[in-house]
Amino acid sequence: MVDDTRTRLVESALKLLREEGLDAVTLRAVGDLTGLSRMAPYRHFADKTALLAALAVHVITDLSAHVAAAVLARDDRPGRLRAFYLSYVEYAVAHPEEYRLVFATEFAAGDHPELEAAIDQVMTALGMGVACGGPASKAGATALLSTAHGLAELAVAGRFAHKGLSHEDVVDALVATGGPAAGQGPAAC
Amino acid sequence: MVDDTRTRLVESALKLLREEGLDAVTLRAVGDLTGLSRMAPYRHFADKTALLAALAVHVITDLSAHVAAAVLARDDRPGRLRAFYLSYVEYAVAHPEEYRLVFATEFAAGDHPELEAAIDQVMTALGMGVACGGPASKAGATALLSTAHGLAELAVAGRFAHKGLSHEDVVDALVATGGPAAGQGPAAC
DNA sequence: CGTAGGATGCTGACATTGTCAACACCGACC
DNA sequence: GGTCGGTGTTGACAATGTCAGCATCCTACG
Repeated sequence: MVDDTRTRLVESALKLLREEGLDAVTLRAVGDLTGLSRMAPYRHFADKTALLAALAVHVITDLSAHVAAAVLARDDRPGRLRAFYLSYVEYAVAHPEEYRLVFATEFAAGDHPELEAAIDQVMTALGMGVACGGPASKAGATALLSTAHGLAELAVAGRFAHKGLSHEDVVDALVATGGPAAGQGPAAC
Repeated sequence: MVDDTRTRLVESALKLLREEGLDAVTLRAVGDLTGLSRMAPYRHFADKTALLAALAVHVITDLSAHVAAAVLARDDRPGRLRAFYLSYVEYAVAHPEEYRLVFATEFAAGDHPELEAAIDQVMTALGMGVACGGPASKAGATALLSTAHGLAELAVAGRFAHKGLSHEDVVDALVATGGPAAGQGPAAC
């Protein structure tokens, strides 16, 4: 209620992103779908990328919840590792446009602290969850998310299917050889 | 000499990409820099993304040579693995705009077979090189490049530095736990 | 009560960019 | 010599992000 219009704008943008892709998220389209004009978003966001950043926060929170649920459903460490990679990639493939937005080039710099914070939180939370609460190092958790991100991007780009591989094939190849953070923490948890 | 103008167009685009970033690679700018008009590229490429795809092939070939040189300089498997990740990430960080272009969203679909082929070749060649000529599976090589790509993207986006980590920190965390394809092939090569 | 001011929203205008059409040149070949 | 395909050019257009300027309305303060 504090900022109703802002929420409605983000929801319109999310709907456009899901149903028509990132290219369809124009300020005019967002305004139309919200029943406002093209310049309305400027009263709530500095510019278009600020709106997209808010959208990205929404998406990564959803992604995080999806992955966390899959990971916590397992209580053995190898199972968690595999569940982590698989659920992460599956989310990205199921919502390709949304996933791409989160790591879009617009957000590379130090702007958009909210998105930075959201990504950081996901990295550490998921990293620790996969390590079964063990002492996952910051570098280890980062390596874990880097790997998942690489898998997700190539999967979304269709480079696995293009070579006759499924996501599971690649994830299994990764997990079979240990993978990041595999050797850390207690054996059971 | 067969297609001089085409080569000059790609070189102009590459120069713009390197010196002013991807956003500066407009058809008008490419035409100007080549001493031609804005529509000249259309006589040699179907559209703008076709020009960018040719550019991407150029970049990934260069990246591949850089990484291959670093990997082949080592003759122990762990050293090769580390050299692979580090040289890959370093190239991406040194040439961020070029690296991003290669995996840009425009090329996700099955279009641009030349780029697809170039990427496939890099994936298999580097995967086998790291595995010391051993029987690296297709899935294993793909997992290897996925991981490197994830590291490179997050490094380019500044997400390592943002957490006070260097590329080496994350790569070491990855290599220490084995990493993809670490357990394959003979011990020495 | 009345008015000043900020928040919110709108239309007009503009520069940039990719692209389609239509036209010009030029060398090769019958 | 005339035709034609390859190459290159200018004109025009639609889409888009964004800047200015104006309208509206709610709130707070005199």
